[in-house]
Amino acid sequence: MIADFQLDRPPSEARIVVAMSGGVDSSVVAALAARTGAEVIGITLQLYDHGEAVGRSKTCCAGRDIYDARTVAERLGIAHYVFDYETRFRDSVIERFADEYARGRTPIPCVSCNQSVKFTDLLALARDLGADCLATGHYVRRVAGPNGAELHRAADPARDQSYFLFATTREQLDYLRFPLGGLPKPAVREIARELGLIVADKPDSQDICFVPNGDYASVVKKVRPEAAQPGEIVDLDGRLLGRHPGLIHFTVGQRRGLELGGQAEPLYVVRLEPEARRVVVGPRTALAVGAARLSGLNWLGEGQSDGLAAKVRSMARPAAASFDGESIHFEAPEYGVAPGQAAVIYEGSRVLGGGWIEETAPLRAESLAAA
RNA sequence: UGGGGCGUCGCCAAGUGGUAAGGCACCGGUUUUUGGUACCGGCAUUCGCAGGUUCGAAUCCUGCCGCCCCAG
Repeated sequence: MIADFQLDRPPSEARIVVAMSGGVDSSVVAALAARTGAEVIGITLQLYDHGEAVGRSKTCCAGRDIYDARTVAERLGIAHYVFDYETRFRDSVIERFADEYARGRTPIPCVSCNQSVKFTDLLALARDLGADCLATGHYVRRVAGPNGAELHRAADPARDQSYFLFATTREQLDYLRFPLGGLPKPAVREIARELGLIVADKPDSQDICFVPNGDYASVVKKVRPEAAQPGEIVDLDGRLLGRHPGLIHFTVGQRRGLELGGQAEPLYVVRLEPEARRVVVGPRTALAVGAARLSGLNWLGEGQSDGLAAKVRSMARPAAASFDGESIHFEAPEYGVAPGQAAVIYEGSRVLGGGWIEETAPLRAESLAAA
């Protein structure tokens, strides 16, 4: 297949920069770009100390991944450069990640990374290189609309990554290309296999790339040692039920790890109180949320407010909702809505925008403290 | 040291003669470029201890130990 990179001039005259992580997806993007006949430059960013992640082929951008990206680039006959963005990544992704947990919130490092390192720094670099666009392996679609480029969910709902891209600005979107958005994952692997790329059967990345073994709390502890203070676990009435080893181990909606036995029904984290270092727990019904106030809003739409849908986590079907410019209101209760996570707003398959969840309100009394 | 009650998996708790429910917690897996959720699977050869009765006991009897309550 020949992918359409939506270029303004003949491919033979164009230059495409591809963000290559070393995984199958971005490798195939590079291959598709090369097929168009354009000049292709692959760029891989070294984002963190890969020494800690050596041998971890499942994490992105580690040493192994840089090697894989280079190998793929050679195979495709395209230029390839590696840049050291460790400092930038630490400052804008890892530090922020730790700060959020220290505040009792639940961050999304992948969004921070897209916002800063990828779509700000790398994008600027691509511009400096005189590229016509920056292409990535995200499963999301860029659709030409009457008012410019629109961001849409991936054709394959099981792969859709639009949640992580809600903060993409119009200007960035204008320059970005996502050639995989219309493809199912198996097709991508098939292309990789046909081309004999060594990453064809590489496992999908998962978990947080800079957290080697899933133990994100130890990363937070390393960056913000003071955030790992133990405290009390109380129920909705303030009764002491137990103790916890640190707020950073918990997030709203979490069930496991509380180690509170002898209950008639499971207990979930209902909220975190960083000042008191308390974890407040309750039954699942206490998690029902009817509205969420958002901050850091990014809007790609044209003012729509009703008949919308929203996601409060990446892997979920968008749920019917309305937006009043500051808060998202769900028609049916949402569960496990944690401050620090994102609410992404859709109209059909199109991403209208989204924001960071600051505060939530129960389904019934939807009055948020915010004025 | 009079009376009463209790002692079953880490916690809660069914089971009163027929060969150990269930819930919570925990562990493992599935799903997943965030956290989490959900789902699937695992989890007491043993019922405070020691004897006894019985074909057979966690369930009956005896003794002991340990808790709890009431009373003087």
